[in-house]
Amino acid sequence: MEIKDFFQENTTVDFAEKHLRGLVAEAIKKLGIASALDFMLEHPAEETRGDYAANVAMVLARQLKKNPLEIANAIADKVSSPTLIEKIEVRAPGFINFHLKQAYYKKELAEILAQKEKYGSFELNEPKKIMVEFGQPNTHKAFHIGHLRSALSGLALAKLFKNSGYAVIKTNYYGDIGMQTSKTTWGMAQKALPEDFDNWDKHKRMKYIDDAYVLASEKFADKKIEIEIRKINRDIYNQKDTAATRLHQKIKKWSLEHLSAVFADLGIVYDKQYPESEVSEKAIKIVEENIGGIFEKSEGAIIYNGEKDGLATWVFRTSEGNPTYSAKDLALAFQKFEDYDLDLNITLTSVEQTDYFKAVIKILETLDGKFKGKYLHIPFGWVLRAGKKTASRMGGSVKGTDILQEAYKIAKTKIKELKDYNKDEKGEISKKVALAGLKFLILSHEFHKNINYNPQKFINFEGFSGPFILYSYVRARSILQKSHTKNLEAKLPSLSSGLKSEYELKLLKWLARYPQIARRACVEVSPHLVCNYLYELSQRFNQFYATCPVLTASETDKNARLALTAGAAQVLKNALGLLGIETVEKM
RNA sequence: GCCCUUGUAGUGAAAUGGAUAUCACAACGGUCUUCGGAACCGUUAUUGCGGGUUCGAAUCCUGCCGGGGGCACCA
Repeated sequence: MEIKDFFQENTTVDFAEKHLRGLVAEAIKKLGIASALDFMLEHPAEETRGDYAANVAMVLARQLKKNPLEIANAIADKVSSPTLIEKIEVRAPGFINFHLKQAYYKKELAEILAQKEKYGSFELNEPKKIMVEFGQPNTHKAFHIGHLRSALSGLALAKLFKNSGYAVIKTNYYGDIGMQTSKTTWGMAQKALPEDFDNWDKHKRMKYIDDAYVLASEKFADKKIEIEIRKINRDIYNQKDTAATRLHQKIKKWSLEHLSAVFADLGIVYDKQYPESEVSEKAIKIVEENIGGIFEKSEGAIIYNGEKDGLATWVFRTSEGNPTYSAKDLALAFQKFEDYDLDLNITLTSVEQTDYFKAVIKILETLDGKFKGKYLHIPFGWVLRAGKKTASRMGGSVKGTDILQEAYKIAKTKIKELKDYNKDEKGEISKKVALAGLKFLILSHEFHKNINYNPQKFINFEGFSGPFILYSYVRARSILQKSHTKNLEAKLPSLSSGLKSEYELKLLKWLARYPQIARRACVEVSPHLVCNYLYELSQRFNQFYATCPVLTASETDKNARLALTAGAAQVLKNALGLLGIETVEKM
């Protein structure tokens, strides 16, 4: 199943689009051409052509064997809507272009000011439950740039689903057991801990731990050391009490302190946390109970032979008797559905696990019909450096905390000296601006595509960037503050004669597109659509700002422009919220 | 080898099968006695190659070429 199937209903939320579609369908009926027809109603790229364009005549041209222009004209003649449509134009090769009345957009602006933070969000009568699993760090390895992408993408998806009216459960499934944690434990045991290690800064501590992992990964090639590490691994799985397993627990505690600080910094609050260690017993049970059915023994291990399903072969229990990640993913799925009775689970991981999850899902659906169409995997692309994957076992990964620090530092230098913000304000502002930059950058890429990480260019504060959006918001807010407006509703009557210039209208019309964008970004799992929308919105606001003075304008213009400014600020804030980006009042 | 994915200005990206393929960065030039210049306006340059489907293809199909990833005890 694909996720689109889950969101089949109400994918069009744009009132004008629905309305026009209905009018066109009616016109076709009147002409006796066709009863039902699939056609596009879109926004022309060139705005002067109109607000909406229908390609229906071109779709019909072939089956009717008629000139599309003729058909378009015939249809256009039959369409009328005195309240909504200003004029209809037919253009080659057969587009029917609709120009809407400005009053429609002005009404929409009033709607924004009335609904405020609710504008562009939807409610469902019986909200379906969606779990989003994302983040998935390892406790015994540093949180790196890939985790950062996972965390930020997952947060955005959770916000998008929630905005569309679904009940969302944000879940973290973290790796606190398995070979990589045993490697780290062995590495840490190689030298005495620094005396005051427990009091170290949690991020500095984590770097030290990560170094131990890198060391162990290097030494793992040595057969003798591999045996030592495997022993530690077995002891951890069997919950033995040894010096190594106690150290393993300590490292876990330090790591979790580091991780919860990172997630807090990113603005992520999980509803549920699943440690990998807590599903491993159940994992073994599931595998053993299904030998002969789904699983088979092979070379001492228990495997799933995917050949018959056109998939690869995966190991579920090692010849040492430990459950692998694959087995644990099965147990996790059962646990999730037991805990929450889900309508949909979405597991977010990087693209490398795509084929693997095909097998997991196939197995789950075979094990229990309740998973049918309800367990989905969505992959996101790599963050590459110089076009190559960075391996954390080589110590080459880019640490999440380093990126945050770097972004934070740059943001701080951008705050103009003449702004006499106090130290706390400066700190808070630069943190929010830096996060806006990072979140926007990562989310503005298509979900499944790779991102090239370039330290020099990665954190951008100009042009197509998070801070640019925030800056536009700050400008809008600044005008509103200075106007001392108490009651925006009172400004609304001025709308009917105000907002005539090009840039005012461009901004006004763009605001009305927000609900449809928010819905599309949800259905298509595409936060980058929100980024594109936001950037265009900010640009239009800045053009308006540069050409239309608000506070010094005539009373009518001033009132209308204040309403427009307030609408822009509101939609900027709502759309930023979908990306998990907080606004600032000054910067 | 098999499978998945990707290829768009110098660089990084966008574009529901639609009309003249957008942006940003970089380079060059302009706007201002700032409702906050992290801004606005302008100039230059782009769909890997070959077939096909379609009224219409960056987008769908297909072949080739290049990048990334996966394919047994690691997550």
